[in-house]
Amino acid sequence: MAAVRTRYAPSPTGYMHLGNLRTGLYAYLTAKKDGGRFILRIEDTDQGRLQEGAVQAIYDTLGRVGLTHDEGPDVGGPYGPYVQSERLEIYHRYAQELIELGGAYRCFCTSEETEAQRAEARLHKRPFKDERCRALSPDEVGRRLAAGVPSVVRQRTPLAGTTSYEDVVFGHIAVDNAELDDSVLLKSDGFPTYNFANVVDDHLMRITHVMRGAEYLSSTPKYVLIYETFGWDIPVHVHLPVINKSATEKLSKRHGDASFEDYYHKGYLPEAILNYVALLGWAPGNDQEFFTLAELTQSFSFEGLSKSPSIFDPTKLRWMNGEYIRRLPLEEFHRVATPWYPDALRQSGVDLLALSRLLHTRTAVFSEIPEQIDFVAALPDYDPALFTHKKMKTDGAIALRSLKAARGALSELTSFSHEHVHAALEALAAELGMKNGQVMYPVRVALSGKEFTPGGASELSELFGRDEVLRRLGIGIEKLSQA
RNA sequence: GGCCCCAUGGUCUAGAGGCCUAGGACACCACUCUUUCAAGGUGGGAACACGGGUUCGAAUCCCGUUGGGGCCA
Repeated sequence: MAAVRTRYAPSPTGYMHLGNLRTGLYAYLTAKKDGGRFILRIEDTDQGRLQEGAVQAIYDTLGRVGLTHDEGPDVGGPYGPYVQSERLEIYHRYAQELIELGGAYRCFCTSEETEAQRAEARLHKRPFKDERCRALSPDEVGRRLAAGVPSVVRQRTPLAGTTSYEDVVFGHIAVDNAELDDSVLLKSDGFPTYNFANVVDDHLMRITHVMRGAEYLSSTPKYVLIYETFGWDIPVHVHLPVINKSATEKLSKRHGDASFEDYYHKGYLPEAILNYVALLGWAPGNDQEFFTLAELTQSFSFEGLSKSPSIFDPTKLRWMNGEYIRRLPLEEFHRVATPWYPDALRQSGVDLLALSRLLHTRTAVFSEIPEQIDFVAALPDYDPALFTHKKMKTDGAIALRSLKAARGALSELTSFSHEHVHAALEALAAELGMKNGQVMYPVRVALSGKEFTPGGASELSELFGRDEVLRRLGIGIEKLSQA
């Protein structure tokens, strides 16, 4: 059996959405688990939808998640070019051959004429087959071509019989040829459609396993027909179930809400995104849920692919990202977290590594860091009502007493390590006959001005150091005294 | 509308006729730990869409209904 070759063939029409990324991942895994080759092909035949920078985004994304291609526009390879707009001559040549083989015909209809025939076909509940142009003699075709009449090339689908293929995921797929309509293969501008280019390229590039979204399941018989007319081997087909946004909406590129780029820039780790996406529509058959790319390559198999469409769950992605973050060594977490610290903070002299330590288990997505630490650079103006907390058994009076005592005790402290601060405040609580929380909670609020903070009174004390702690306690005392 | 496909908790899924009193994960709810919040620990509620078959036995096989998705319009 020939070496496995798979391809990932995105259109540079915008951001890469996660369903697309998953298709690329599965294609990569299929090739790599058999020591095969993974090819990148750019499908830019829909010139109207091209977007600036989209090709670069594809390279960036593949690079970030580690899906390294063996052949492609940038690295070359024996079956190039790997960009469809550079293969126009090839499509023209094969279109001509397909016409001669009887698998296609030239159609000279104007869009109005085509629409009229379409409407007619719809009326009779028949698929669209252009009976007029199908019947044109070669001489007539030659005459019109010579006269410069614009034309397209259409697939000549058989009027009878059935066409079938075996899909790895969905099994035997069969369709009556009479149900097929004659779709355009080559447009009048000389560009091929997906319907044609995918067949020609997959064959010429020696692709052994065609992997793509299940939306192509029902048009694949038409592609099979083209392979058959040319007498080409039909590759193994693997159609992947669609990923939806909800029960009623599909993932759209438009909102960008499910693009790799968006999640990446929001502070999701590429490995986490890839891991999450790998498990949407595929299961390893055991309870493992954390996989490196190498582990996926080991475990992946077609048997684990599911047939039903799945719904993308941002909450679970978030959880998985948090897990990946927690598994990062502190130094690595710090390196990734630092860019999310505001400039003011970076210049404030606060020990950022200590801050990272507090944030490490409390971060699920990096973009949430600024909000969590907004009190560090500058104490916000806060409502003294914050000092009242039922579960901590504090109110304004208790807080005032605690704060005053804490200011006294801490001002005498020589070390502000959180262990020392913690011990001192604990001792203070005992001395005052109070519960730990009745001292700790007000101190923490005075230091932060917030209801929730990463770290408690002693951790924040260590972070701020003596002068700032005493200053903030003073502000708290002042607020409470006025109340 | 026609054709194709799919169907286990809210979500992702395990399950390939007896191992199922249907397993895991996210989410949710309790409790716990505790200087707030997280994280961690313990526990809980929650599913085989429905109806017919086949079989000694069905989540698993067949048919239909319903629901969902896709393609072509």
